[in-house]
Amino acid sequence: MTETAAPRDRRADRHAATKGEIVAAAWRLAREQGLGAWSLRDVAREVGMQPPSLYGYFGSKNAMFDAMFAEGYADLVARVEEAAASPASPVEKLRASAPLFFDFCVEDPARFQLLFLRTVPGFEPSAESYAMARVAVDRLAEVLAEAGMGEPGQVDLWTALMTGLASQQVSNDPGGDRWRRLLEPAVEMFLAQHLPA
Amino acid sequence: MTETAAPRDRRADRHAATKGEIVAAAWRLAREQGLGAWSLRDVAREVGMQPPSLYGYFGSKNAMFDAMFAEGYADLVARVEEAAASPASPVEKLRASAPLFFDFCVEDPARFQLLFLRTVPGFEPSAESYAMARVAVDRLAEVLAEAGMGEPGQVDLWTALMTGLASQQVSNDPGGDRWRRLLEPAVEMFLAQHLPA
DNA sequence: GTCTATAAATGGATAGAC
DNA sequence: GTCTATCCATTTATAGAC
Repeated sequence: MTETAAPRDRRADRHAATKGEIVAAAWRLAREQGLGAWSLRDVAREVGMQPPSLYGYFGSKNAMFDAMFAEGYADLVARVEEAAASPASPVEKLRASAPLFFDFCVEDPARFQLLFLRTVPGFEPSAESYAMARVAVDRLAEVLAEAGMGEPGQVDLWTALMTGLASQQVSNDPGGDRWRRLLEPAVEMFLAQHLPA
Repeated sequence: MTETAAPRDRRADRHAATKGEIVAAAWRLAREQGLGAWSLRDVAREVGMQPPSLYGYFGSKNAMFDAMFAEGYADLVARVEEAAASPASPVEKLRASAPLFFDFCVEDPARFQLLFLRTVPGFEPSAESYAMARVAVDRLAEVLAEAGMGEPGQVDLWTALMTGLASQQVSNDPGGDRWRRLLEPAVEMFLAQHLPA
């Protein structure tokens, strides 16, 4: 060890920053045009590059999807942590997580589609990105477990209920609150059935 | 009225039959390759035509999607009728409709995607096809209403619960039964909360 | 009704110069 | 690291002959 501080590689930093710019542009386009509707050309124009230059950062379009997938789940983890960090009782934390999760889904339908529906024809998340998805699910499972509902079936039913409500909201009443209104009753229905005495 | 019998137009019959063949081929390809992955070329090859010949039957690719959409909901209506026709109590009919609906979703993920998720970039169902979708939802609402759970919020929560379970099954455990197993408990949870005394 | 021919555009991706 | 040039495949769709 001849160096005590981490050797900051400005070139690598800049490379990473540009990757971030590209992913952000792809997200923007996905939100505007639909998850499956954006092209590399669009992204290149958005970041002021020629399309081939993107290949200096991502080896393929699916590699971009993969980065978006990982970023999306990282954001979700942050959102779940938010609910878990509040100084409330475990059950209240769970109650608080519901609207957080629901809004996360509804506020960005393209992201919802990429993270929760398997709808992009050739895309499979890489092992690393999938691990990030696992982290999110595991973190959510912990929140449920701390409230006494950590059975695998309970976690699965909870996610089905949350994503089902969000999916209906996005597909059938975009911008409205027809299913948003049902969120609290749905949570109470779940708790009435599963909350330990 | 100079004619008593309906004038069977053999040419029109054949035209309609060919349209059906084309739609069937499109469904087959959607199931095999994904809803958004098939092309008019593929369909043409499948039915033994050259791609431009398809335009004698459908004015655009979205017109094919539209026909698929309508056919899918027609099939769903038939499935719901199946449950409604059984000589059981209203609640038992509702219980029976759950696995019917769930299996309908899971047995053909491409169809599920087209009918329930809004995932095909440029496609909006026509008024006629959308009317068919309404018929299906209304019919389901009737089944719920006869069991005493006809409040709009109850219908919406029911569909969210059913599609949520199906969506999770399709996306995260294709071919398995991880969410299928939760169907009955989910129905009982719903009934425990909403069944009138 | 189906074909050939072809349009007109777009897609993702590569090679090689600078 | 970015560009130009280009490939090659693919897309949906139209025109017009047979």
